[in-house]
This record gives sequence, C-alpha cells and structure tokens, in this order.
Amino acid sequence: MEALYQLSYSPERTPDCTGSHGGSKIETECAESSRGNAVPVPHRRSETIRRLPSASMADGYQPPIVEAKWQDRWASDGLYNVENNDPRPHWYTLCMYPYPSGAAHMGHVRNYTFGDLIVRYRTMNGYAVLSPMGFDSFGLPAENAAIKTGRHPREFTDERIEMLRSSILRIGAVYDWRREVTSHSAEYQKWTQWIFLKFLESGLAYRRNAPVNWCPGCQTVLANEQVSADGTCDRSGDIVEKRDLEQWFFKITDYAQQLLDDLDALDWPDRVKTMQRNWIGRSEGAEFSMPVCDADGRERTDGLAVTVFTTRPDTSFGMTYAVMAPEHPLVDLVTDEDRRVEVAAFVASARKSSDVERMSSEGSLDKRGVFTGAYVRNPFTGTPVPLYLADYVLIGYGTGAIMAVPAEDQRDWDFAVAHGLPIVRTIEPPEGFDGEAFTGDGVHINSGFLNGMGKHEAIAAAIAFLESEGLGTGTVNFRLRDWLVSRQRFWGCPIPVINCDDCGMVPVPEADLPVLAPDDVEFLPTGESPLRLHDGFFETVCPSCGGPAHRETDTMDTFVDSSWYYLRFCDPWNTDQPFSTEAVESWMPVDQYIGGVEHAILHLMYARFFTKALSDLGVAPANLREPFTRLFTQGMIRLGGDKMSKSKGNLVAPEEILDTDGADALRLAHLFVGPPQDDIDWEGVGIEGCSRFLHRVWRLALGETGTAVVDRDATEIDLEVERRANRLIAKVTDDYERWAYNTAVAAFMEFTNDLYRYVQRDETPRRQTLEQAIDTLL
RNA sequence: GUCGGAGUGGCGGAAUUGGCAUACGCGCUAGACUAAGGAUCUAGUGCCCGAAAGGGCGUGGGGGUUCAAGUCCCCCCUCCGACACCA
Repeated sequence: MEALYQLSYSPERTPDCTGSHGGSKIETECAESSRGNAVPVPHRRSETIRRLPSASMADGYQPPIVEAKWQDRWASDGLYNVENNDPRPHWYTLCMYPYPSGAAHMGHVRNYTFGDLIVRYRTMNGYAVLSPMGFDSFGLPAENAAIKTGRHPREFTDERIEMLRSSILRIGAVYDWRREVTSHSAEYQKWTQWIFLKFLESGLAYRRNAPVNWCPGCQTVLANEQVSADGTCDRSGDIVEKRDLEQWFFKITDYAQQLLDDLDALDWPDRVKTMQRNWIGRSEGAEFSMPVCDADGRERTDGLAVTVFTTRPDTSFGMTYAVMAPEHPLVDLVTDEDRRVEVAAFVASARKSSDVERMSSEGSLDKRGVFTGAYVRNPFTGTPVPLYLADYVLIGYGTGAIMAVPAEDQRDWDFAVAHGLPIVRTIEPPEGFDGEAFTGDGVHINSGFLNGMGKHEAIAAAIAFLESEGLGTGTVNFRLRDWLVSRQRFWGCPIPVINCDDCGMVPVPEADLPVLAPDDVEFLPTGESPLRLHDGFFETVCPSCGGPAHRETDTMDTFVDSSWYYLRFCDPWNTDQPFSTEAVESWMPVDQYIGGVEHAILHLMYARFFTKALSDLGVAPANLREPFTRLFTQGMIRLGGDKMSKSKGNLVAPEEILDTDGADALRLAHLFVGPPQDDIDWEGVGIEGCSRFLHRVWRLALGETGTAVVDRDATEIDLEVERRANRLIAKVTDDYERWAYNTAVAAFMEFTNDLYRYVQRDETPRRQTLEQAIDTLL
C-alpha cells in the first residue's frame, strides 16, 4: 500500500522546539512549521505568520529567530571548544585577530565567514579544530579618543571589544571563546614583556640613536602610519621632520636570509611571497673602499677612504664619479675648505626636506647634488674621480655611498649629464640600441682585464680582483632593516626596562612583571606620553643598586603583540610561561591563516621573525620555523568602485542585513559573489538571490512546498537524483579544498533547482530518494 | 620605473587537464496563481539577420600553434594593486 507522506513528518528535519533557548515566540513558530497531516498541503500562503517587517516570503523561515536559537545552542554546548589532548587529528584555523574598532564591518564578516566555513568543514571531516578569537587591543585610536574625551583608553577599548564580540557572535562564526586573548590584558602584557627581556638578553633587542618622525606641532614622535602621504602630520598638518632619538630595535636583519629562504616552502599567495622577497631585498654584489685623494691622485695623510656597495662590480672601469649620502659621517672630513658653504647648505636642505619631498623632486638634478671638492681613486683604473653628495643616495642602504657608472645606470647617467661628468661605456650595447644607459648583458669594453667577458663572468672576475688586492669583498646586501619597536605612546605594552644613573639600563626582574601603565593619568594634548608625566610610574628604584632610577616610558609597537598571539592561543591559561612547547607542538603551525592582504609585509614578516627567534631561544619548539603553513588573503570590499572604509563614510553596515535576510544569507552572499581572493564591489553582491535560495531550501526541507512523497522502487529519474546528489558531494568537497566557494554555492543552488523540478513533475517523488537528497543538501 | 594580478552577456561571475563559451545568481521579458503582487511557481533571455526554419558573428586588439584555443606561444592596448632614487 502506498502511503502519501508529508515531508514535515520526518523527525530529523523538524526544527527542534525543545532547545535550551525556549522562548515562547520560537515555540510558536516551530509548532507552525512542524505541523503536518496525512494529506498533501499546498503552500500556506493564506496563513501568513508573524514575521519581521522585511521578511516577505511566504514561509516559516525567519532567520533572526532560527539563528539566535542555534547560536545560543553552540555556545551553551561549547560545541567548538577543543582541548589540547583531543585524540582526533589536529587542525588550526586562524583569522587575524581584529583591532576592536566597534561593531563588525563587512570586511570582518567576509574574513570570519571564510574562517568559519573551514572550521565547520574540518570538524565535519573528523578533525579537532582549534578556532580561537582575540583582540589586538592596543593602538592609537583609543589613545586619541582619550586625549579628546579624557576617558581612559581601557574603558574605551573594553567597550569596543564587547561591541565587536557581540557582532561576531551574531554573524554565527564559532570559536573557542575560553581561549580569548587580548593584547592589553595584564597576563598578555606580562608575557610580551617576558619575551622582550629574552630578546634583550640574547642581543635581539637593542637600543640606539635613530632618525624618527618628529612633529613640531604636536611635539612628539609619530608612528609611520601617522605621517600622511604628503609628509605632514595627519593630526596637526605640520611638516614632519627627522630627529635623532634613542630608540629600541629588534634585530630582524639577523634573520634576513632565513626569512627569504623559508618563503619557498610556504603555501602562500605568490603575490605575498613576492612582496616579502622585495621587502627583504637581497642583492649580491661587492663592497670595496676607495682612498680619498686630490685631483692629481695624491692620497691624504689621514688615510680616509670611502666604502661603496655595488651589484655591478664588472662595470667599475666605467666609474666616472662617486657619491655619498648627505648624511654620511665622512662628509665633514672630506669636504674641501672652499666647498664648505655650498656643501653645508646642501646637507641642511636635504636633512630638512621630508622623505616624500626628497623622493618627489624630479628634473633639476643639478640642484640635488653637490661636489665636495674631494676625489676618490678608482682601484680598477687607478684614476681619481670626483666625490659628490646627492640625495638620491640613501644613508640607510648599502654603505651609504656608491660608485657611479653613468653608462650602465640610468640614474647615474641623468646625474652625470646634469653635472657635466664624463660617460664611459664598459659594455657594448647591442646594435640598434638607442637608449642612454645600457643595463643589459654584453661584451665588456674599455675595461682592462675584463674586456671580452660577459656580465656574469666579469662580476666574478672583478670580485676576485678586489679580494686578491685586499680592497674589498663579494657581499650580500639586504634592504630589510631592523625593526624599530619603541613608541612614545601610552596605550601600548610598556618596555620593561629601568634606567639607572649608576647602573645604566637594567631589565625589570621577571618577578616584577608585568610593568603596567597606571590608571590615574591625565590625557592632555601635551605630545608627551602620560607615562613620563606620572611620577608614580616614572620614578622608581633600580633593581640592581637600589638607588633612584627612571622607568623606560616608551611602549612597544602593537605589531609586537600580534607577533606571538597565535602561540598564546595554544596555551592561554599558562601562568608560568607564555606557552608550553608541548601545547604549541600540539597545534602549531597554523594550518590555515586568513586575513587581509594589507598585512602582507609587516605583520606576516614580524610573526615569522618571532617564530624563528623564539624557536632559537628555546621558548618555542626547535623545529617550529614558520608560523603559518597556508595563508589566504581575502579581497577588499569596495562600494561603487571606492574602497569601503570608515574614513570614506561609505560603509554598509552588516546589522541591517542580519536583522532582515539574516546572517546565513549574508555569509552566503559573501561566499557566492566571486572568488574569495578577489576584491568585491558591494553593489554587485546579490543578497536577494542568496536569501531567496535559503527560503527555497527551507520550504523544500520542511515540506512547505506542499510536496507529497511515496514509498516505491526507484526509477531512472530517482536514480538520476541520487547520482546528482553524489556528484554534488564530490564537487563541493573539491571546491572547498581549493577555495572555490562561489562555485560550491552555485552547485548547491543548481541541485536545489533539480530537486524542485523533481518534486514538481507529474509523478510523485520517491520518499527515500528525496529525503536523502535533502539530507545531502543540508 | 620595477614587480604582481586581471580584461568573458545589461551586471557579479563559471569553464579545475586544450574538448558543447556564458554554469549559478542578479536584472529583464512573458505566462501561471491572485482582489492585488515588489511573494511564489513556470518558461525565455550573448549579439546580428530572419515571420520561422535556419544562418552569421562572438571571451580587450593583432598574429601564430592545433582536428580543436577564454585556456598554449609572440606582439600590442587597457585597468587594478604593491614597491618605488635600493646603487
């Protein structure tokens, strides 16, 4: 006997009305949805049920209610909490922890949707998935707000964290919230300072004078981010100057080669790897010194010499002048008496102009350099060449001085032309070459013992010559410089050091950690850190001699906090160490890291450096050389072509959509709009289509399509549905693995369309086939 | 300037390995249901010619390889991003 069957009878698919949430409203809705009887029921368009104003489709799917119920359930059941000793295979998914700026914006939604999808997918595949969340809670906005309002940054920050936390929950992303880490918590600060002291002890942290951005209006040092593109202070508008101040650095340059080499094995976007390679900027070449002399080649009695770095020692025979950076320490010593006025004026103007001005000045090359009156002797030719200063030579790169070969370097060519300096070709340009400087490969000419050689052969021969004559060596030079970590700011982690007149710099003893900023401070726009003006903090006792001393008032760059938080997530309750090696071994490295491409260099480079350094110091496991095995960088969100951002005032708030179409439709729309790595324009996001799709699924799954089913043997049509269900599983699995979520969603939609056709054709669908198909879809 | 990425319908996009170009969604057109439809369901929708049958053209432009090219090779154009005087 064939029994007509109402799909909504199926207990597995009936919404659970007895969950812990248990609000009366929900029970009412569930009762409606699950009510069924033995007779096929048509669409219940007549019994329009209570719904939120914007939900307009005639079915029982009310996202805000359904979502709130299950979100509560996930939380109360601790469904996504994991223990370090979980026997399942481990998987660590991490989204870059956010700066708490308030309620979540679309960029957060997009980021956490991808992360959440992986967490659930891996969990369903039998993994123990570590999915932690925290907040990068130090930073300038809170301090600037404090200066404006007088409110302590902690209050401001805690409030924003709660706003962000609740909107992350509302999105429906799941985390092990027990492991939450915030940069500004006392425990986290303690271990950040502990790590700093480890670095200090091992020589990875050091202090030296360095030129920094100084705003004369605000009377303070600025972070690089605070300097506008035009070289002015983004708060006061004053032109930012360079000042030499005592600053703290981390010796990231010790790791330059490793940071470069280890990129190869990482499953990261090529774009990011390329950016890091460029940033590290390794170049091979030679360094050699040239004695300072006069126009006739007579060396000075003091034996002064200028050392230059070049990647093209093979072109040395074409050197027709040399250049030092205006800041070069030898400037005063080599300058001729009758050139002093001019040189001093040039140095002063170069020093005064901002980096931006200095780099943007084009055209008048003659004004951008000055002759010192001194010469250096070219060791290859033995001839003296004039020594210039020019602002296109940077004190921070290489040796701060170059040999200039106009024939094989366009910039040198331009400068030579502007100053009437000779140009000697040392490589025969190819026939028909009509450019100026020729930088390609070719046969050497006018080059003594290098004549006839090609570029690579000549480079090796030139280096061999320099080394055999004891004039120089082949060297490797990096663009990467040490990381300046000190900030003259209040809302950051204090550097745990005490300055004693007698003992000098003394680390704060471990037992005294953490060094916390005081609460009773006034936030005045003095431009000086409130820490400096707070006697209780500033005035202290030397841990070494017991005499009066001063605390360091600089705080650490917030990138220091974000350089190790992913390690703390593995062991957030540890009170004896920042983390245990066992805990870290059980999760690290992060299997999938997800974040914005804007962190391609700074954060990702610093975190890699920290991992290597902590590993070498024995704090992290010895074999942990890289923190993030796979990296995914999501695209930016635009609106009408512009970047969507607070400053542009074109934000689309997720809240409105969460309250109407719901979090699932919003998340689905983010997945469906296009490839995750691509930038998206919110105008092109079809939230309607995704919402419609979810309603269709709901009606299908709950039998609200009025569908009848029947028990019978499978026909070819039923088998086709089953085949398609299996194909869907294969396709979606494959799509998930290769981050093709947009096509996975399309496959779901296509299958749903198939099922609607199946349900609405003349013959009544087979019960088992339809149930299984719907289970597969869900 | 250097490096990286991308150009496919009215729009977002699909085509994973060289194999039916435009999946899926938006929008649009028509129909069904309806008192009504901005809900839902069904059908259609690359462009041009044609009443239709059918034909021609079509993945930024130009050439090439191939039985077969959005996909591979060469040249060019445009857009986006990062770094930008790095010796």
